[in-house]
Amino acid sequence: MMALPSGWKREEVVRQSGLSAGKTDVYYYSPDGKKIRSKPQLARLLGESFDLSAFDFRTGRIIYSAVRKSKRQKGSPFDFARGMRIDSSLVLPIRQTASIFKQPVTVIRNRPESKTKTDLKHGVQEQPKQLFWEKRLQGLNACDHTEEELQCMELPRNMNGVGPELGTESVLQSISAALHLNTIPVTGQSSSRSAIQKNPGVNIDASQPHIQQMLVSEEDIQRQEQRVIEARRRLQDALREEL
Amino acid sequence: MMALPSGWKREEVVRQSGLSAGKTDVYYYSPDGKKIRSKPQLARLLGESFDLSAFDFRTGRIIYSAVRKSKRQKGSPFDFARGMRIDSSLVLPIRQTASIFKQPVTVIRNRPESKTKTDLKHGVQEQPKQLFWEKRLQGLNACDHTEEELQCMELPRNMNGVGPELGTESVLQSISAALHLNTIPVTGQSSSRSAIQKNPGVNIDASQPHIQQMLVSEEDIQRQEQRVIEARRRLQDALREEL
DNA sequence: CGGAGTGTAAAC
DNA sequence: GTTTACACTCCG
Repeated sequence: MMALPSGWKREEVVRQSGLSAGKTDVYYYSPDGKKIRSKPQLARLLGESFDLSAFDFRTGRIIYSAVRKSKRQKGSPFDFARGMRIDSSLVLPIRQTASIFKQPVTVIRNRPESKTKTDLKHGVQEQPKQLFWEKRLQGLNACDHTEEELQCMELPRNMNGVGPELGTESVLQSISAALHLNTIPVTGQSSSRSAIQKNPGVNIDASQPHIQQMLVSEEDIQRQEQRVIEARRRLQDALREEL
Repeated sequence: MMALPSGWKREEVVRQSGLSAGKTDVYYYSPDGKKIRSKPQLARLLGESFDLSAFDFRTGRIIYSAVRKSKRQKGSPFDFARGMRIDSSLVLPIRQTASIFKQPVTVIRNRPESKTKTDLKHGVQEQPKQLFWEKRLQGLNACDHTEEELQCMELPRNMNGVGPELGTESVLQSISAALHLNTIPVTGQSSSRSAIQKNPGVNIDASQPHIQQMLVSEEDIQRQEQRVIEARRRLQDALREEL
């Protein structure tokens, strides 16, 4: 199952000699390969909007007893944008806390004889994420450098969003997130629209975007192929002009 | 003036940040540069034979009210030998209490704007030491691994010990201690033998070994030079045999 | 990996 | 409440 933030790794290195022989150092690797050696360094990279106070750097886990015991969180819920500006990697604003590190992570060992430990107590868990996190983005639009807002694209008519008060915008966001993050095929929700409406917590498949499964016809495929061929031709022409 | 234990330093460091900002930590540095961070650590380093119960680690002073209020001291007065085995640095068994830290000590400050404080009340003091500490060693001989006791060496006839009931053995010990520890020339006692006999506390120069000043003739020097030349020749021969 | 600086449980 | 003692962090 896909983990968030995608591509983060955790490493444990055992010290081999010296006064501190046997102690371990813990490192993280961000999706762009940057090595993180300490919690302050991680906080610097992520920016102010991530509250790491409950995040235990050494174990990679959340200390639930410490969650929210700290004072009011700095910054508005939408401050994630700042975090994203600071961090060059693409992190979806699904949670604003260190729970982004909650999932099991890869353990690299430098002692070849030792086996990689699996967290048996918890097993391989699904990525915890809010069911309708897309709603947090409602009313926000991307804009270009002239500050002109980009318009939302239109969806095909046979693509139907499922969920409470979910506009085209939110549906698009859930689709792009799924396409970006999923390692399994993106198929949409298999439960019926009415079942989801009744009890989203039970019936929604969090790994899939908020659209119903839709039929893709042979005709749809051919039409798309035609578009790709057309796009390639225009690219070819553009490159020829260049010379 | 020589201080004992020679080369110990005391440092006060003010915590600059964190929850404990403003608190101070006290560190000691042993003559061989080891950093001591707590009283138990100091006790471990010195060994059992040093009674630190009256020594206040934080201030570096003796709490006189606490002196000897503790139970019977563990170990015999001659247990210093164990202490010396534990500590790699050479500490003379001149006093068996923490008063070895009684002298003013260097204060290093990590805040550059603050001046180094000198203990004006007491000024720079002479090392307090017992006048005839060597008597504590009477009757003890070094021995080799076969447990055969090493014989005491003979002193030149013109070298005279001064002090009550001081044998060749004790005189030798006071000389070797002076040669080992003094930063000033080792010259022997300048007071007359009779004056010292009458009032040792007033007339003995504690920084000098318990011998009268003696005349070293030109002949003495030449004889010694001859011995050195002879010793070198024998070393040379021995190394040649080796090849 | 070392070590200065800080956190923090246990002892007062 | 404060202090002690030492484990741990974090950065060189």
